[in-house]
Formats: sequence, structure tokens, C-alpha cells
Amino acid sequence: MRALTKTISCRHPSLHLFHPNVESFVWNNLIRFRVRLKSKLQHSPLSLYLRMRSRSVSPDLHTFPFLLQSFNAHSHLSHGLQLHAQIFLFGLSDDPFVQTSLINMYSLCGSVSFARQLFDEIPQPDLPSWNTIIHANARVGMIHVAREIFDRMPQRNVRSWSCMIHGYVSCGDYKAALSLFRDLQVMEGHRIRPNEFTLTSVLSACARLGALEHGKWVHAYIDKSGMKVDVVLGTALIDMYAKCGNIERAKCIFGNMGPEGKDVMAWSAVIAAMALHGLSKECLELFEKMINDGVRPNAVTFVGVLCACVHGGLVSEGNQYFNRMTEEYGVNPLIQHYGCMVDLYSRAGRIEDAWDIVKSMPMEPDVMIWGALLSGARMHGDIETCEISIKKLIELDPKNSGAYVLLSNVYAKLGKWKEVRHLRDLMEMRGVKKVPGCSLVEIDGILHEFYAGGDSHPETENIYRMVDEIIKRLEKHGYVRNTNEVLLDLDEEGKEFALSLHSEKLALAYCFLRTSPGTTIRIVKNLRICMDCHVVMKMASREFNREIVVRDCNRFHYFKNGLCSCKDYW
DNA sequence: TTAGGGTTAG
Repeated sequence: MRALTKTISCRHPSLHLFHPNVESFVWNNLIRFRVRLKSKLQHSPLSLYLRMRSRSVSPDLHTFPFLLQSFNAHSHLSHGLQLHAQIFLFGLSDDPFVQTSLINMYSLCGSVSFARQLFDEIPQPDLPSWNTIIHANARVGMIHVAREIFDRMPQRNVRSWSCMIHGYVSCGDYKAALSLFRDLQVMEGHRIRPNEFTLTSVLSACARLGALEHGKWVHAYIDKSGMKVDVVLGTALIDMYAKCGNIERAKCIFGNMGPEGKDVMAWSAVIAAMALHGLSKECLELFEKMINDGVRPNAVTFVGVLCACVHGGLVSEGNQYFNRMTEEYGVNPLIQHYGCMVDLYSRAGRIEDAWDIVKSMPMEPDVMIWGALLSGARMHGDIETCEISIKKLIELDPKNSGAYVLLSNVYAKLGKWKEVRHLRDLMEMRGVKKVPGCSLVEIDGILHEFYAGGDSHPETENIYRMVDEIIKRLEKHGYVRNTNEVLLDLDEEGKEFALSLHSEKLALAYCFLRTSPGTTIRIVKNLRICMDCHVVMKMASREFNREIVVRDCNRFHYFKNGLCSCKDYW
């Protein structure tokens, strides 16, 4: 290296003045290419830096922004700290590029406090530093801190907005993400245009909320602005349409992506979409097509595939895919895959096989595993398995409301109201809060939320009147309330009343009040739809001649002409 | 030379 630079400087005397920079330039680029390469086979970026130092080449302003990119895991923190000391030593700590790289390094190494300390010490941080510290807080769930920083930024660019919107999405506050997107358009519409990064996060929020109208608007915006739909944006569109109930559109987007543009995530998204919609056979066909196209499946792909088998009741196929996953594709089963298998067997009544899966797992079964086993055991009347699962559930997480609800379900089904009451007291004593049932509908671009038994909606009175009307009309056609799943210790009349307050019934009533005849009704529910609401949706679809689409926490239900796409298997 | 986006059991 030294010989090379000497030769250069001899042949080009003008370069002689820059002699030290030529050497560091070469080393910087070696480090940069090594960071980009991400290969473990050659010298690490850090070892290249050490070699650079051992040859007495001084690092410059360009060295650390490259080098620091390679420190991106918690285990790298101590090396990162040592490099920070080097930065001081060489007097480079006032450079904005170096500062941003350091903030980012601390954030990726898991130390938000160091990142914040450093940021606070910068007299006038530049935009990348502001954006990096927002991202650092958002990625660890400190979304309020991120927002506080965002609000006091002297100026923002499209990355600042995208970063904050993405922060809301990643912490699960999807409504705040959409609200901030609206602010972007109102406050900065004339100056800042959302780009593919912004819209990917917005689509993700729409998907989670089931906000089809919002999602369609974003899609139209993408088309209108001539934005290129790359594989990431395409995958977000597939996911949005699928989670908002329009599987045909999701398939269409996927079909238009072109074979070279489909990576494993795009394939996994469309496979998960099929599973969510109960299109099990089509899902498995897609998986085979993916293999034929030469795309290697990953763990997420197999979650989708196994999920399709669960929803379709395809026990032997599920078993085959579970085996192929490891044997053919070298994917080690994660707890999610075991969860699918337990669910697959227990739903089908093969409780012994489900137990075999639980016993064979290399990791400790979690709440989901016991929940799936309990759910199947309950369905098929295996009381002993129910009891074991329940004990495990409470033992694992005494504050998990889901466990108590499942336990209440069992006791309620057995008519053990005393135990249900005891459980309720226990929940109160331990400060366990039951997740309230919540349904969401979108009418004319506005999201309406309904909580079980709630009265927060301005049209509550009309809604409850409409629920009564629906029930009365269905009763004329033989509808009888199914009170088996009501968890409260009430008399029959009380239980019937509790059922009529379920959030999806309130949402349905509101849609009948506020949408035109013939319009498809779309409801997104946070919990699993209960047996009674499922019957009501089926009958209402026929009686009122409406297609009703309900996304519950498991899958989609398409109610049409008195039937459901899940064939009552959910 | 510094900052950003997509798929995942119930």
C-alpha cells in the first residue's frame, strides 16, 4: 500500500501534497467495500481498521462513517465504545457525519441512552442526526420521546416524516400513523411529497387497521404520481389488499410484479394472504410455484403454508410440509411452526398427536401453544387436557388476560359459574384486564370503532335500536341466541343481552344504518368472532341480501347468502 | 462519507 502511494506521488508531484489522504482514501474504500460485502469470509471491517492503524495511516473524516456501519448488534457495543474513543483521539468528534454515524451505532447496539447523550451534546444537529435519534427512540418503543423530538425539530424532510410514521406502525399505533400522514399532507403538502418509504409504512398501517378505503387512496396516489412500485412497496400493497379483504386485488398486484421482482418476502406475503382468506389449496399451489421459480422459502413462508393447512383442516398435508421444511429446505422449526402443528392436530380432534408435538418441542411451550391445545381440547371435550393447559397458561403468565378468558370459556361451557366468578375476582385482585372486544369499520374514509357494550359512538341509540331490529328479523327465520360462550355469571336473559352488545353486532348495525343497500360490509375485529355472532352474520347476509366480510384475529370470514367461507371451521 | 420501507402461530 505504502509502495503504491509512493509510486503515485513520484509520478504525479501534485499528489505529493495529499500523500496522507491518498493512503487513508484507499483504506477507507477497502473498509467501505468490506462493510457493503457483509461477507464473513474475509477480514472484518474492524480488522481492516486495525491494519490501517498498524501501518500508521491516520483515519480521517470518511473512515468512521463507513466503519461504524458494521457495529449493529448489542454484542458490538464495547468495540463501538472503543472506536468512539479513537474518534476523540483524532479530533473528529465535531464532524456531523461522524456524529450521526455514532448516534446510529449506539442505537443499533442497543444503547439509546448513549445515543441520546451524544445527540444532546451537539449544538446544532443536522437533519440526519435528528432523524437518527427519532428512529433510535421509536425502534425501542419509546414513541412518545420520538414524537417529542419530532415536534421540536427546527425543520423536517420526507425522511423525518417517514421515520415518525414508521415508528407509530412499529409500535402498533396504526391510527396515529394515519393521522400523522394526514398532518404531512395538510402541513407540508406543498413542500414535501411522500415517497415509497413513507407510503410503505402508511400501507402497513392500513393493512393492520383493515382500512381499505385509505389503502386504495394510497395505491391511487402511487399510480398518479408515477412512483415505481418496487418489490417492497409491492409487498406492502399485497399485504394491504389481503388484510383489508380484497384478495383478488392482492393476487393481481402479485401477478403484475414480474418474476424477477418477486423475492421471498413477496411470495411469503401472498402465501400468508391466501392462508388468511382460507384459500388453502390455492396457497399450497402457490408455494409449489414459488419453489419451481427457484425462490428459497424461509421460516415466515412456512408459517403461511402451515397456517393454510390449519384453516383448511389439511392434517396430512400440514404434517408433510412440516417435515419438508427441515429436511428439504433446512429451516429449523420455530415456536410459531410448532404452534401451527398443535393447532392443526388439536382442531382436528387428534389431541394425542398435538401432545406429541408439545412434548417434542426443543423450547418451552408458550401461551400460544397451550392456548391452541386448550382450544382444540375444549372443542373435542378433552377435559383433562383442558385442565393441564389452563394451569400452564396461568402459571406462565398470571397477568395474561387471554389465559383467564380461555379458562372462563371452559368454566362457562361447563356451567361452572362459581369458578367463573372466582376467576373474575382473581383477575381483579391481580390487576388483570380483559382485552375489550373491538370492531372497526370504515365508511366514506372515516374509521368508526365499536367496543362491546360501549356507548361512545355519537349514534349509539340508533345503533342499539338497529341491533334489536336485526335480531327480531332473524328470529322470524329461526335464529336462537347461542349463549354458550358468554363468560359472565348471568341468567339466560342477561346472557342474551350481553351477546347483543358484541362489538361486531354494533358495527353491523351501524353499517346497515349508514351504507347503501347492496354495499359490501367490512368489519375488522380484534378478537375471535364468537359462535353467536357468526350465526348472526350468516343469517343477516341472506336476510338483508348483503355480503359481509369479517376479519377476526385469525382469518377472514366471507358471509354470503347465509353461508360463510370458513365452512364453520375456524 | 451520516438518517428510512415489505412477509410471521392464536
